[in-house]
Amino acid sequence: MFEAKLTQGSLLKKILDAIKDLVPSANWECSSTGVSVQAMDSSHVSLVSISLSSEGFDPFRCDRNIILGMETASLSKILKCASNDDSITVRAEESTDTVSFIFESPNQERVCDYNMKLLDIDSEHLGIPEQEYDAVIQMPSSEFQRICRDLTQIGDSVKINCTKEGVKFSAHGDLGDGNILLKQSASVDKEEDQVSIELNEPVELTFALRYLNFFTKATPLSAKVTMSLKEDVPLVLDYRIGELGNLK
Amino acid sequence: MFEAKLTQGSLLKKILDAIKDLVPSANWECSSTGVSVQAMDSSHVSLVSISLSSEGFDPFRCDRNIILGMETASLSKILKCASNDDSITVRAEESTDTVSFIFESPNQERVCDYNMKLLDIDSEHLGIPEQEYDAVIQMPSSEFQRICRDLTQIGDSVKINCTKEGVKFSAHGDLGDGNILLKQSASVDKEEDQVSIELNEPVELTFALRYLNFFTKATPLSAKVTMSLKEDVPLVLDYRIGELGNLK
DNA sequence: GATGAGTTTC
DNA sequence: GAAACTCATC
Repeated sequence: MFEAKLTQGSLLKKILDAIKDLVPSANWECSSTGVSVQAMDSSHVSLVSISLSSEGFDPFRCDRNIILGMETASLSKILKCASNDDSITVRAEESTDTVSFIFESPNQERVCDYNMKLLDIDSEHLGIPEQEYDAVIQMPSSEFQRICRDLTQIGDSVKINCTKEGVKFSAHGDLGDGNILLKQSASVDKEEDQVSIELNEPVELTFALRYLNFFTKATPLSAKVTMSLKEDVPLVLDYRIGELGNLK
Repeated sequence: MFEAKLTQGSLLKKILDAIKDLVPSANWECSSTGVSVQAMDSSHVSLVSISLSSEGFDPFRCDRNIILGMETASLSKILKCASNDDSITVRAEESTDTVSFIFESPNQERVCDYNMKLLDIDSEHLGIPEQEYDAVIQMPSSEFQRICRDLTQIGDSVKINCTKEGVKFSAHGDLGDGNILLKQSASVDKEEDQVSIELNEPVELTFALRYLNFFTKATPLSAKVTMSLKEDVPLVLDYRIGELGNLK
């Protein structure tokens, strides 16, 4: 028996909004420590990795490790049926082919339950390796979203150049070119508005804005995003989901 | 070398929002006194005239008269990349084929620069002649926008009839007709809410609402609009852009 | 609270 | 391409 209740159900809704355009289906691996997902997009260009700690749920019960293979579009459709202030309980029996979602309004007056068929997905079980990066940049997630959206007006890809002075985002295309320089902030009133850079090595890397714009769909999950860069290694964007976990 | 910094960059963004549906491309003529644009819409029905005084910029430097021919759609795209509270600096070297736009956030933490290719546009260099009008009406720009939008529901053109009592806007069409009478206001609390009429001669003229609705895209630039009318002469709408200049 | 622009969905 | 929804602004 697996059962996990998330008081703030809107978080799960936002997680699905963040990944539904990228990941067609995914295995949700449930263990006593929590829930995690690793899935590639359909073009195998990017990897989505979600980890949610058991401590973010109450109650959380996982008698035995269980893998819930789900169609992302279907899950997203079902979660659209939850109100933002509903709690969401996910429940699955041992060796079942369905999973249940229970949405409860704060005053308990409305209880919805949806049952979805599970899939058998063979996954390669990739993960994002823990490693040293040349540059780790923290910035407001809305700022990063804005940069990607703006540079999409100019070109298809963005060159990210990080030095200790700041990060420069550059694009070029038919109408000309655009460069956005973000300086490391000295001291800002709001911590979440801060731009901070940990630099081992200056880096200059180029990425497709198409994918970055997919990734920034996670912006509502967190006011901040952490971007890790390293030569010949995929870029990592890390959105912290409160105390619950994170989405990379 | 031409360089002009506009602290309130949102003004330039609004100017482009106002003209981008009307003017496909335009020459921006820069001289020591400021920047001006005269351009006809693609159907040669209307003329857009912008004049921005050098005194509205700080700094403003124009060593030699220079003409910057720009695609309006491209310029608009680039200006969409500026935040409303950014300052905008326009810079062009002598005999160059590109122009640079620098957007700086108020705290200087983000600096964007965009470079756009210039065009060689042969323009007829028309202007709006200075002349006496039969009627000069000042009214809230939002009110005029609303009138044009509402009457578009009724018909394709509006008859504007101005006497010393007031202005009457009339349209008719399949579903019936509509008339909006605006009386000259005696005294209003807010000066910008005032309707005032300077009348030499009562006039009655008809205009295509399609174009008036293009013109009212300039509404965000100014709370007031001045409409000048004269028999056999094009209508003029004048939107004052603060101390910077105006758009007609 | 209302309006408009942008984004997304059908 | 039209309509609905969301977000931001007034």
